[in-house]
Amino acid sequence: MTTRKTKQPPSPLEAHLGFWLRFVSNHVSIRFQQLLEEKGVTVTEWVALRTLWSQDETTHAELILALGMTKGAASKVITRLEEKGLAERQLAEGCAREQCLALTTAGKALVPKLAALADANDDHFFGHLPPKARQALTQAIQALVQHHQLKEIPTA
Amino acid sequence: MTTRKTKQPPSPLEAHLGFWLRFVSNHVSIRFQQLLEEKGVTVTEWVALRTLWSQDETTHAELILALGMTKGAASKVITRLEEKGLAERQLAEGCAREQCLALTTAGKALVPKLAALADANDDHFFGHLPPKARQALTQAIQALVQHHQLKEIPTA
DNA sequence: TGACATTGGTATCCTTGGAAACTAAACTAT
DNA sequence: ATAGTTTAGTTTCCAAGGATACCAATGTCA
Repeated sequence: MTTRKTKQPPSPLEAHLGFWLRFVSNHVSIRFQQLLEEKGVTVTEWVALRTLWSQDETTHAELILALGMTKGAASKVITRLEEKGLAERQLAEGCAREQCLALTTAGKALVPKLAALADANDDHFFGHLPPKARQALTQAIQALVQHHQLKEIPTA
Repeated sequence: MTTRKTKQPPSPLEAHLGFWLRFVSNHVSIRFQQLLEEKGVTVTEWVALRTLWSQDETTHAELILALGMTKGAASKVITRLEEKGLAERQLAEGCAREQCLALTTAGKALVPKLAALADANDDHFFGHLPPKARQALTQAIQALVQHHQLKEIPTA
């Protein structure tokens, strides 16, 4: 090994799996976003709404976790949902600080429709795959989550 | 079939492959972003720089395509790169309108380093996979691109 | 050649999210 | 009980990207 600086050409963008992942993921998200647009919500809001559905009386902190955002940003999401009449802040009983969040009637009515859109979008992108392939892909992705112990977003 | 509205519970977030894709993709991008931070560039800027490397004398329009952004946003990226002394706008010869973009010396020197970071990040996330699995995953993702004829971003 | 359309690129406004400062509630320890 | 600290949540400021209006150069057709 002489004094080689080994001037290999820098690897191209497409050489990285991360690039392709982001590429496809962006397409999937953007299309979903367009579907949601008709219902007047964003992807983030969908995540929040769906989370609130699972456990009514979700605490602000839990929502932050689910959204994978900073508390400031999460606060704003909730405000938006309130303005749209889809969710409500409620003070937790016996505690003047923590908030309980809950869906309004309108919110509860909306979630299933949004879920249908999410399903449709997933089908659009992955429906053509034979079940085995689709599962293999899901499995591979989830294995990555597992292996790296990816938690709900590093949030920087 | 009676008047069933079939009140199945709305599908959970994790039921969608798109969800997991975005989840992992975000992690990969964020980590890459952190690596790039030390060099003072963003992921978008990396894409731009790497594109300029391939074809010096890239036109503004080509860059827009590569970045998958609106022209306005692309314009700003270029401005940022100029401010950082990494790229330059040059008027195309014989045309007072179209711009040719090119890397500066500093820009040329930086690209390989950034490429190394991209490689490192990819290895971090996918290096543990046996070559076959890694390839299978890449192949699966690229097949999606192929199948849906995904072009460089719909940009809304 | 001159009026109009087309097109490359920029500037402006708006939205979203992170960072950090800030407010107020609640806990701890004396 | 009260001072100091921790913690839930909001607010403010900033960066980045989309949408749109805009400006200037080019093309086209009469």
